[in-house]
Amino acid sequence: MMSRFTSTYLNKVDRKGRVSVPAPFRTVLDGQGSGVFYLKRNEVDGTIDGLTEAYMDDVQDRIDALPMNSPEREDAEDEFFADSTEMRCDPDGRIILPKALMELANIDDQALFVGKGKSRFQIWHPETYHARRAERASSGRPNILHRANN
Amino acid sequence: MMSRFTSTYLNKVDRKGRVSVPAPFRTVLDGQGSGVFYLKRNEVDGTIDGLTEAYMDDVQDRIDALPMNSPEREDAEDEFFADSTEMRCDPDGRIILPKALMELANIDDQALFVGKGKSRFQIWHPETYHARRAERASSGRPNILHRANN
DNA sequence: TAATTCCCCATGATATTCCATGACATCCCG
DNA sequence: CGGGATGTCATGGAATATCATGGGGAATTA
Repeated sequence: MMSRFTSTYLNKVDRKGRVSVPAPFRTVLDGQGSGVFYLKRNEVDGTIDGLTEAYMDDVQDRIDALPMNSPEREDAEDEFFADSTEMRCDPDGRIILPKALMELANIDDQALFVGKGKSRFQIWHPETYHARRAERASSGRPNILHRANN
Repeated sequence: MMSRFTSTYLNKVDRKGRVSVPAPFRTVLDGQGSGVFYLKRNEVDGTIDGLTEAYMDDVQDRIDALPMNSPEREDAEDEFFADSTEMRCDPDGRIILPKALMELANIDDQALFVGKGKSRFQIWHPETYHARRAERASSGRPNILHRANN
């Protein structure tokens, strides 16, 4: 069925703080797991990362391989667990965005859901996202994925 | 079996935005996967790229190899995931073209499907396509694939 | 109690499915 | 070789389902 987070969807955040998770995203989440997913602080871009359960399982495995009490492990745990929230949609497909994440991403009454492939999506303040893309577009960075075959 | 997207097909876009995907293209899509495919913004040519699931799987693998949160990765994800839409034909072999893509390609009531080989096709505004080809034909560029044997 | 979260229902808009038609190609049998 | 039957395909419309959104109210928590 639906296998990737693609496209973008602009949804309203209502007075109670509820947002609909785009139906195609819900399909992906339901398809690869129990429908549980994680919202994580993205400090680099000032936005919210949505991660699938499968992705977090993989992160967990890699953290488990690090020595207990090592600074590397503490850092990873704080980033992926302390700074994340486990989420699941309500019966109408909505979630309530945690306040701390809304502040980080500067979200008020609109939320832009952005597909990021197999295991990730993001939730942006719409204008922040478009500004960020415009910046990157003008940077003149070559597209490293273009290649000869296919 | 049919293994490549070839030839061109001019189909109608009805009032609801529906277009028939040419039957031979559907055969290719069904043959190499679940029938899912992707429509992607082609900013370079002002048209729509259709990509097979296999092609996107390959793109995904190469993106997964890039460091998370790097500008290169963000660029690639935005281009291939945020600016693409996962599609599948309805029971009659039709899709509805996303509005943003119709605007990009300047498509209104006609869509020209253009075969591009094993893993790609395009959807053009018919006149834009023919104009583009005429331009290139008059540029006098030699065809680098022509050779003596075979 | 006050505030918050969760669940249920309602609604308009949009998308999806289902069915009908006509054009065209293919097939089959006389 | 011809011509009718059959099937596929693109297209159109109507019926049906889904989705995002809003509000009421019960349950939960502080």
